[in-house]
Amino acid sequence: MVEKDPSVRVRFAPSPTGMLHIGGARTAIYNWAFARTMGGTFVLRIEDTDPERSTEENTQIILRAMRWLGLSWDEGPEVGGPCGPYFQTQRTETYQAALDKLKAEGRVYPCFCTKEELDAKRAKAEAEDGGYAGYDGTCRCLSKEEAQARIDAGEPHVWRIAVPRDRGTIQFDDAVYGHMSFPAEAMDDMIVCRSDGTFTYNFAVVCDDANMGITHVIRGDDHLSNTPRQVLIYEACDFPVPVFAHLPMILGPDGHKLSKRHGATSVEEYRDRGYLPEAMVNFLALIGWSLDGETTIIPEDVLCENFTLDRINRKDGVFDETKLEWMNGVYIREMDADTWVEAATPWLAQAYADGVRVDAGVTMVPTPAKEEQEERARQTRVPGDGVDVELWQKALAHVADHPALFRAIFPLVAERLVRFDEIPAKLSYLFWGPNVQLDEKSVAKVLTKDGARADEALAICREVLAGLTGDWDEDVTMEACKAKGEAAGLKPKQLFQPLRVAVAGNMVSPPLFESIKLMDMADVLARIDATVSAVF
RNA sequence: GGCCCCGUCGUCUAGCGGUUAGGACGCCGCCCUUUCAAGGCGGAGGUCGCCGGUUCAAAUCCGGUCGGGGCUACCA
Repeated sequence: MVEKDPSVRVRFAPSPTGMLHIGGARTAIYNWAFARTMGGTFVLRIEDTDPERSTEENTQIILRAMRWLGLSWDEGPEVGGPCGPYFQTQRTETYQAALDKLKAEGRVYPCFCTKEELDAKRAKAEAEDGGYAGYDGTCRCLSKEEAQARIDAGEPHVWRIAVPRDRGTIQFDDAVYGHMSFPAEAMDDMIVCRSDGTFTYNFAVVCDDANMGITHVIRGDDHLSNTPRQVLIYEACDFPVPVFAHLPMILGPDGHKLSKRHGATSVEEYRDRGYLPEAMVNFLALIGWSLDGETTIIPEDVLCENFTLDRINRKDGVFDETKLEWMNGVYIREMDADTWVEAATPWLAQAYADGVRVDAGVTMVPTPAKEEQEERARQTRVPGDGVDVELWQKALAHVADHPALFRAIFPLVAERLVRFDEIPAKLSYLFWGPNVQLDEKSVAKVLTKDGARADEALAICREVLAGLTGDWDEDVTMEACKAKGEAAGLKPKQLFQPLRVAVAGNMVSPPLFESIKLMDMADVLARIDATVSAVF
């Protein structure tokens, strides 16, 4: 049992410049899980200071992704809180106030160097042997009077922190990386306020974190080198320095930083491909953190009772989708039928729409290559692109109107599903009505192969099925077929595989008799007849 | 160039001076079985990047080295 500390305040501070990235989601999860296990507060703050890239729409997308993952925040957009506002664009007064204080105390100075001058200096320094060592402090040497005169003259200027000359080595203890030490020479006087009067990221974050009473800053590894600069800002402002905990990065399968070319990188894309939020959270939590090195299935409540900073590791981790798929399957199998129908509704509707659209009679379709199948599943979008609106509405209504049917389907596919986007391909045969779509390879291997005796098998099964009345039992029926088949010298496999192909169109399908039970018997018989006449 | 970080089976990881280096995914085999799965059982994969040192004893401590990554903006 982890000891609680309700005074803990952490925050997740995304920039609304795009979707919620996998790496960002992991950072959010760690902050959230830490707040929950400590009994502290989880703050959500939107860093929308970049007007070029930040949009209201992106903010909504991120909030939606957070909610989908189940990462509820205690303070932030839409829920408010005592430290608001929670958008950086609405906090400029607080930055200005902090800057005014720094000016009054002489801890910042105006710098009139232009971007061009600085770029030139940097380029020159980099070309020489010593290399670039940061801003050279030209304007720091200006007299107060001269600086004021140039400001009064309207000369453009930024404000820079005057790092104390005798500051010495900058040190702090990172909860993940341990004791960190940076030589003072490596720190130049960073800009806190731009020439247009806006504030830089490093300054805004420090002010926000301090003003919001953040006790632990849990964020990506890429900020580690920025941290000493921020420590200097904390010190200049007389703010207490929080505990830092930097997280290792998440890499793509090729060992490089996860990016678009690795495929899906946003939480939404994974949602649309039929991953469960519970699985995403569990999986992401395990990249860079472990409960005990043994446990891999860690439900939300366990995570929120046991997440500690000291078990975060320092090594970058590769995002391995195969393991995510396995884990998603685990969570699917643990669902109950009702929850499943609700969560999978769009894909179930898709399955229905696909099934209904199948051509009348018997159609032969080529067997797709494995990659092609994968690709097709990935392209399945919700609500189905390319499906006409009317059919889509009808499909949704069908799902809504037949809850018992779809609940009954769950046990047939639960242990065969790894993602929901596999549902249409796996289940559309249930909705074919009297029509059949035959997979070429299955026909060749099961129906027309020499010595298969598929026609006999179908006749036997058809006879048994046709004789059924009322509420029949699948096991009894199956045994009845088996007995007749045995009498004719047909093994179970020889008997049932043809039936499977005739009914489901493929030699691979969910359980046969259980499927038939969910369909209209007249349709099933029609499929058998149509297949027989088309193939033999 | 400078500063900082990382390096245990293919992948996620446990390990914190003495373990046959443990677990999970994936892979292979067997069992179950009308298909595919799921499940059960078993197996192959690490000598802990490399070199040297400390020690009776090192994946675990120290030094060096190689490789990978981050930061070094009037971006966040």
